[in-house]
Amino acid sequence: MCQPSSHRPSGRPRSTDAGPAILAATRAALVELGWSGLTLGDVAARAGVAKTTLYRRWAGKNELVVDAVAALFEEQLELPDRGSLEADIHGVVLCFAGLLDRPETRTALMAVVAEATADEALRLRIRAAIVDRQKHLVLTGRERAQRRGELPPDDGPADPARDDLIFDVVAGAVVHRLMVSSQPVDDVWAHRLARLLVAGLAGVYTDGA
Amino acid sequence: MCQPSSHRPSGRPRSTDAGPAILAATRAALVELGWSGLTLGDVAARAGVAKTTLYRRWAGKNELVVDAVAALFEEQLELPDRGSLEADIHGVVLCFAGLLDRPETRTALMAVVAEATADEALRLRIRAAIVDRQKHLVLTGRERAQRRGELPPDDGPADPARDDLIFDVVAGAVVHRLMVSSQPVDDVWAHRLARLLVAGLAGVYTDGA
Amino acid sequence: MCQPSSHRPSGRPRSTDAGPAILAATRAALVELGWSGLTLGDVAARAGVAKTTLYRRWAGKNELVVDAVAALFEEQLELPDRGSLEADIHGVVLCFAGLLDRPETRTALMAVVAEATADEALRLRIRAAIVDRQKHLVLTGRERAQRRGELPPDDGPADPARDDLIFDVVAGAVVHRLMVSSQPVDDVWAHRLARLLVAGLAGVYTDGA
Amino acid sequence: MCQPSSHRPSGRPRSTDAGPAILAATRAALVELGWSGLTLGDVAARAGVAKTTLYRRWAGKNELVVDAVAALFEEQLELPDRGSLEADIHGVVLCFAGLLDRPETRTALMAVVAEATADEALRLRIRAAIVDRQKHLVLTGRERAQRRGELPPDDGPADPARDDLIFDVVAGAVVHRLMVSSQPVDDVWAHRLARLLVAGLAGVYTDGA
DNA sequence: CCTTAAACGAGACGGTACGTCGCGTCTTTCA
DNA sequence: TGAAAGACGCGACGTACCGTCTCGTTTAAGG
Repeated sequence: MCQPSSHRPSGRPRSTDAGPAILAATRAALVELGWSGLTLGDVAARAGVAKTTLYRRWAGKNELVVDAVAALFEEQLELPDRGSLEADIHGVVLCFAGLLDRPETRTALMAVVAEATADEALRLRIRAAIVDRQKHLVLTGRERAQRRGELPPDDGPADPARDDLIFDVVAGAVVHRLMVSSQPVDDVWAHRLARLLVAGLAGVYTDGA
Repeated sequence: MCQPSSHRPSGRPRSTDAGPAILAATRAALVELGWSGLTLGDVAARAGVAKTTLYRRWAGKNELVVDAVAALFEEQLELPDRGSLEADIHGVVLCFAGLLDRPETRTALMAVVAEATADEALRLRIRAAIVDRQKHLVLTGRERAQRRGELPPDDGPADPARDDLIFDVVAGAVVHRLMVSSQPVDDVWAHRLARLLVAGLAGVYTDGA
Repeated sequence: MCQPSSHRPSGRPRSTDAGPAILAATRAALVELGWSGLTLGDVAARAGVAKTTLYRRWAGKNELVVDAVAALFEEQLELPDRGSLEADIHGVVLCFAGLLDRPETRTALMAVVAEATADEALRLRIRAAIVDRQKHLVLTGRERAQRRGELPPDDGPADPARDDLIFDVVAGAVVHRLMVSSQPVDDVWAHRLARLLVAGLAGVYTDGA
Repeated sequence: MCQPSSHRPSGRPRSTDAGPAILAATRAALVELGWSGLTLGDVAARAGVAKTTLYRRWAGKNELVVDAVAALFEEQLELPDRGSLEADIHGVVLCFAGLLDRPETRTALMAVVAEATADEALRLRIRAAIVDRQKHLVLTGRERAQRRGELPPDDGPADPARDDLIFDVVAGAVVHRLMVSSQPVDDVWAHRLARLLVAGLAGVYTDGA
């Protein structure tokens, strides 16, 4: 007697559902069609919403996608103790690569980063939502290695710039290999990266860089 | 031994001027209008070329921009001998960062990479036009360091995967710091990255990884 | 009983001005530029309308021109009572010839008919928009002549095929003389044609063909 | 002294096959694709000829098609004596309709007529090639009817304008019915037209119009 | 026999219009 | 009154043909 979805969707009660539905539709469309293939008309149709409603809440395509994608980066990666610095790095590299293997994450990250090249506010937002949120991985790993004696202890206050470097090197290498070089991040590669870093860190720390 | 495949270049040959003119026009338009404002019609007009000519040589906006930006990489990235492996790495890092400071490079590279997440052909083109063409930097730097004795010589054939790793680490770190972490690549950071890598490479090479 | 089919005129209704404005612009462009010079983009610009609007309402150049020209036929051809069947025919022949003297009518009609030789849908559109709408001229003239006693009354239901014949003979003779024979339709010729038809009709009707 | 213009037939002579092949290809393409669908590139491909060759010999699409089509109208219709004026008219109407049933004739005629609306020279050419060439049908039929006594003899010199009228009426009615009204010319219709004309002619001739 | 010169095939070129698509705005009707 | 539906102006898209222009390759005639 009642149609499952259509024929009576008219009226106002839609307004509470509309926001999340639109964001979900945006994510789905982004995965299927990519950034440039994504269409506001299509998003509206998927969300069962009129284009007008969409424009009432977001200024345009960019803003909508950024909002839709933000939630994906809320989750924190974890760093279980794998017994050695090298094993820890090896593990987190594979874990991060696994995250970027999911199409929605991959597309979303690059889309947002690309958009941010011309948007200072967005850039800050990315830093807060992604970078700062994952920095703890480096911190944890470094302190753990220092406790193990794999790295010398800090004599003074910790140097955050050093941790930042490690973060950019690890995350950057993974992203660059996957996105730009179009090569897989497999076990062998992760091992090599981990050994490179362990050796490099040892050399750097003894120098007191 | 002359042409590998098509020994019959029948018909009017392609204009030799058009290609470079189009790429230059693309870069100019990118600077002025940004990625989303870039129009193939506008590029054609700037290049003094018909839109059709442009489409005869490139499949679309993405492909064109990849090539246009690739040329920038080509002419911008060089590796003069700075006397030591560390100085070489330090130099190329700053040079690469300088390239990514230019708005057209930054915007174009990120936009194209973002688009490539859902486009295998584009991904391959990026690899061919940008990644593979810059690999020689790593090769040159590594061989130079081996001649200097900073790295041990290869006993067998060179391992390309090892060079690839270095490439992804260097380029990835720079890109990630600039684009994701939104931090500048300054002299200090470049020095630290260079020392990290030099130390790491020394450790890795003696291991025979 | 109101709308025959679509009882859901949801959404913004189509502009009431656009249609006539487009048709008028089409006629104007036809006069200035001729058939082959006519551009839908130009028509849209003249009508102060977007090209898309034009394509929302007509499938292409041919369909648009058929409708634009049909309106001319509509407003131009009338059949005032000139007192006798012969005078009526004579009048309508000159009137029709006058219509075909205007360059836009001549060019458009022939071009569209030529195009229709390979396009069934277009042929039907021509019939609906032009032929069927002008059939009433024959009907009116015939009934008037019957009331005058110039032609015998129908004893049964009217025979539409007979009216069709008259229509094709009159219109065809005028068009053929102007377009194929390249001879003017002047007063003398119109008189002769009218007399031929009046005599012929008298003969045919008494036979009961 | 021999060649009217080109005093030096030096160089490679024009291919003798190309011309006819192009014209044949044009006719074939015209039938398949219609006037507007016809493409010079396509014609060239069908004829196994380069587009250049085509443009060396014709100025453009219109000129080519007119030439290609001209040959189709060279053939003269015939008028066997069918025993009565009415039978003669009936026969020639069906014969003419049969001619216009062939797609190449139909398309060609209308294409050329359409093109001629803006081309005086072409109009004259049509008159010479088609109209004047077929007028003999009317002449023959009229004289035969006069010999039979179906029409009164001319007391003075024959009136060509009267014959022209008949020609335009017959040919025009057939063309109009087929092309504009989109109705078939069948036996019944041909009979009716013949009877209308016989009756009309009788009336007109006795008047001495 | 070997030049010479036009015509040839192939196909890239600068243009122009095409018909489509998506954007973001607007005007309706409906609940 | 807010939301659906959808037409609108705008502008870029990528394609198709146009008619022109090189190219390298035939193919005769004439030296």
